Amino acid sequence: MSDTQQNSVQQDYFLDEQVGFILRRASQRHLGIFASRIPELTPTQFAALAKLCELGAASQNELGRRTAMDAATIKGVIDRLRKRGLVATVKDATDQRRLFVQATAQGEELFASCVEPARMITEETLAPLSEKERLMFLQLLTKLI
Amino acid sequence: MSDTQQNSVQQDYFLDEQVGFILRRASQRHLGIFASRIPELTPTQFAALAKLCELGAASQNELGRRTAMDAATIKGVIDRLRKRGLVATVKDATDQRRLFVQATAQGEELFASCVEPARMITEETLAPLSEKERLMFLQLLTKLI
DNA sequence: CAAAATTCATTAGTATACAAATAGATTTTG
DNA sequence: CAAAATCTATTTGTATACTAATGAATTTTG
Repeated sequence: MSDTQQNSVQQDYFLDEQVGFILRRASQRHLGIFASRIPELTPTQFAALAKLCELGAASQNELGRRTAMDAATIKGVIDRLRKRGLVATVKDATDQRRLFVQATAQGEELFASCVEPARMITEETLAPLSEKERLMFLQLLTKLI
Repeated sequence: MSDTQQNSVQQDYFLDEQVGFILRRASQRHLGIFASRIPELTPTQFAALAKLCELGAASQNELGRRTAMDAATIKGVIDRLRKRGLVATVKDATDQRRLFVQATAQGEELFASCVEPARMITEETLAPLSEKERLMFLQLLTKLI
């Protein structure tokens, strides 16, 4: 018998080899890069603002769907962006349930100033990969959505 | 001029094409799969328990380092696992700063019963990829840690 | 058209995450 | 050895994330 025998409960399962764990660590690294390049906004706040600048405007829930945040999460994000004057909200006149959200001039300005840093975040995140590998990685990662 | 011209503030930046955003969505999908297969534990709780069963035991902070959680995060995770009797803690006799953490029999039992579901979580997460693609993906993702 | 179903936003509760500050214990170093 | 530096765990505060429940508004349907 080998003396490197496993604990019976352990069943040859190693955390460090699991996709979920590696995915979490890769995310952590990316979030660290994000925070160092764009300290004024969290990744989710930036996502909401970016999508608003892309769409022009949207209801709160729709913005959430477009940025992969549920109703509870997007609410908090919009609340904090509004508190800082980066977005404005109004009750939709035609549908009283909807809260219409729009980026303010200040919000658009901040987003514009973040685009270049954001490109560098992507660059730095993918820096360990060659050009070929980046394409392959993004292609495969996209399949896992 | 084309009539598909961008909003000037938008600068050809599309959220949906960014690694960070795709990474976040892939993580969300994985977390959903995890929750459906192992509802008794969160991914982080499972990670801590799995690593404890792998290592045998560790100080709280070291366990945190091995599972990519900072001191504040691992504290909360261990508190909740202890409250459920899945781990036990004692002050380290030789180093009074350290809190020694160990899986209980109940914790080991739960971990053992989760290993097969955990393998299926990995399988389901990677299901959209072929065998070749899985290897390539894991190889590339690992470079991004 | 009226009932049923859906949608929207909010709230409460739990669980990561991370920064920053703190206090006590241990190591390192001059 | 004593001061400085480091390490360990804790606490506080902020920000995602998700579930579940709620109420109000709108749409669908029989």
